[in-house]
Amino acid sequence: MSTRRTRQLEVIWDVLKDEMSHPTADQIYERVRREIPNISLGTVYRNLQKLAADGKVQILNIDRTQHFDPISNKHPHFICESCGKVYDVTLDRREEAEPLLSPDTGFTVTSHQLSLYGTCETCS
Amino acid sequence: MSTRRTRQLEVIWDVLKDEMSHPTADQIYERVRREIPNISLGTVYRNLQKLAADGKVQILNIDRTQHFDPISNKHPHFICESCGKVYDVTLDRREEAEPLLSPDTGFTVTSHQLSLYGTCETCS
DNA sequence: GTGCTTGCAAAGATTTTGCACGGCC
DNA sequence: GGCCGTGCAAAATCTTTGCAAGCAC
Repeated sequence: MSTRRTRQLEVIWDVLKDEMSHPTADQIYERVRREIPNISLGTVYRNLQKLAADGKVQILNIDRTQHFDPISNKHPHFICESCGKVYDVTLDRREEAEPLLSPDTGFTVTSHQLSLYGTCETCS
Repeated sequence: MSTRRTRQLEVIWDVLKDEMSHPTADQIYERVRREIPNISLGTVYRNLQKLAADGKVQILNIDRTQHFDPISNKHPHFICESCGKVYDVTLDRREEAEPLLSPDTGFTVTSHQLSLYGTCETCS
């Protein structure tokens, strides 16, 4: 079950690793096709799953669609309810610091995701 | 465009308003069918959209599937990555208080959603 | 060579929509 | 009566999967 180093996986990661725009699988597919014209969408999905399993990619579920972020971008997102765009945000101080569960819950928290909803500047 | 008071809408709201289990559209559909056997799934979806537009229902996008919560339950959720169950959680102190955006961002935040991921007690 | 990976296409799962009919106001 | 809401079924979207061939190790 070792992960092989394939051109497809490499190009997908290259496209994604400096990406700030929270692309969908389809958008990634279009980008990767410029390098590998006959890659299939299924392959893109399978490699994105691997990257996520490896902890390199974070999957945002926004409005019934998956968006993919390199994991370094581990911050909250602002989703405009009018135009649907996704923005990166930084919060005041350490509000975003690991939210602490009450110690007696029995849950093991490995990650969290905070999403803000509202209207962006251009849509106001 | 006024919202009419129909039996379908009422039953759906009745099913949902005290619900703590974050049901999916399909689960709501099954429940409502006990009252209105020939209701259609499309109608359930349309009424859930109305309730959401009215601010009565919050939609959680979890793992590519919508889950519906009465809006009173406005708290974080814990999603077990092993069994997929969704739990309500309460955080220590005010961590969950409205996250404050830096004042200069131009975003108008109307709501937010915090999700914690990890392993629940039974799956540990 | 072995077995993971790919491309292709079909299947899946979930959600949305068109249409004619029916019921609320 | 006018118009919104409904049931039904088909369509749409997004994602996953089976399979035979191909490539990495």
